[in-house]
Amino acid sequence: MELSPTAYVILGMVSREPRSGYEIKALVDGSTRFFWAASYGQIYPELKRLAEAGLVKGLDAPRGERKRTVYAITASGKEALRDWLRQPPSTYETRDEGLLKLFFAGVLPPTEAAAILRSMREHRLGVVERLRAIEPTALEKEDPFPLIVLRGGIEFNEWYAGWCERMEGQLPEPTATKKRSS
Amino acid sequence: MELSPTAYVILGMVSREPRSGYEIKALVDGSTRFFWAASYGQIYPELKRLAEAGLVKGLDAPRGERKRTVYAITASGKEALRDWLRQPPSTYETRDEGLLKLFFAGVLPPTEAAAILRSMREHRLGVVERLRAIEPTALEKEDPFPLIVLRGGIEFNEWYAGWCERMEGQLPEPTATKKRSS
DNA sequence: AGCCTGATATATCGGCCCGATACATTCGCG
DNA sequence: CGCGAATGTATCGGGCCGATATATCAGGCT
Repeated sequence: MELSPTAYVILGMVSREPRSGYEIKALVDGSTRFFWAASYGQIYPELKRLAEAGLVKGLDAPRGERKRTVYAITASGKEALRDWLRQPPSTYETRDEGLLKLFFAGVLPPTEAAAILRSMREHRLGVVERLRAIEPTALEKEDPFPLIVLRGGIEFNEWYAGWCERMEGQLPEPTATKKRSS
Repeated sequence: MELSPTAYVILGMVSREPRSGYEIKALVDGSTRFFWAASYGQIYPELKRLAEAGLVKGLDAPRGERKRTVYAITASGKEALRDWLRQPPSTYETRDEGLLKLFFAGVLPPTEAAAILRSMREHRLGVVERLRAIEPTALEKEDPFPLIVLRGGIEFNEWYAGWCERMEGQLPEPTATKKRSS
């Protein structure tokens, strides 16, 4: 049976303790979101599929009057997760609108490319802040891997911000005196 | 009118000279693919939409007996492209299955995490090679921005490969008893 | 000449996935 | 006590990928 990486995100998130779909979404938003996001529109149907396939098991766990189902990983679910972890990763994609705009910046007057780089840099610094805010939480756990990944994210975004700064500094000079409306 | 970033990729690709859908796809695959991909399933319908909106104009340009349509940007198309370039970028997403596996590597025996990092490093080194192969082409053009972006991609992938190497070297030792962090 | 492969060119389809939204309940706080 | 925020489940439109289908054309090989 072929599962999407998002299915394995879910499997991983319930691998330590049972979780509701809502909790899974919150966990993803607070951790893997930066390199693998997931929406409710995927999570709930995927949980049902995983339950049908016997990789997780749904358990009624109401809080008060509100219905609530938590999903626990099964033995074959754990096996599927480990098998997947042992395969070499294959999906790597990025959608970076900033780089896209920079790529086409030649159609703008020369000075305006700098604004794109500044936006990109600001964005990266913002991400660094958000990641740093998460760090204390990751430090508490005994599993070291989320922390390694998180710190990698911080380093990457700092590197990226630095690159933007450097590129802004060595942008091609606007050639000679060319007056333009301001 | 609201256009997707992919629509602007197309607009950008035809902004210097008219191109067929096939050519646009080839251009994207040889340049923006690494930070903004596009498939035929998007390009052809999007070209029709852009033509209806008057941002590009379709021109018959058969080669021999085979039908062929090239699309040229219009004045309002160029305006739309410039307007978009002046807005701050908003879409930034990444899907990195390697980081995802590393994130969950705690469910594997300790030594196996190194294999994930090695796969990731190999992948990045492969991308570096592919980008370097493109570099000569980008050097020929007079537009400096594609080259800036390309070199940024090379630097990034080298940085990433180095990070994988460093992390592999400081992976938690498999030996001894479990320790509590604090 | 005929054949095969690969490039050119357009189009479609299943399925993944996002963002937004809807709705109901329950908790925390002033 | 009341109200907004958080919890919990679910759905829908649309973007987008990857694979595939069809057809023509150019080149090299036999």
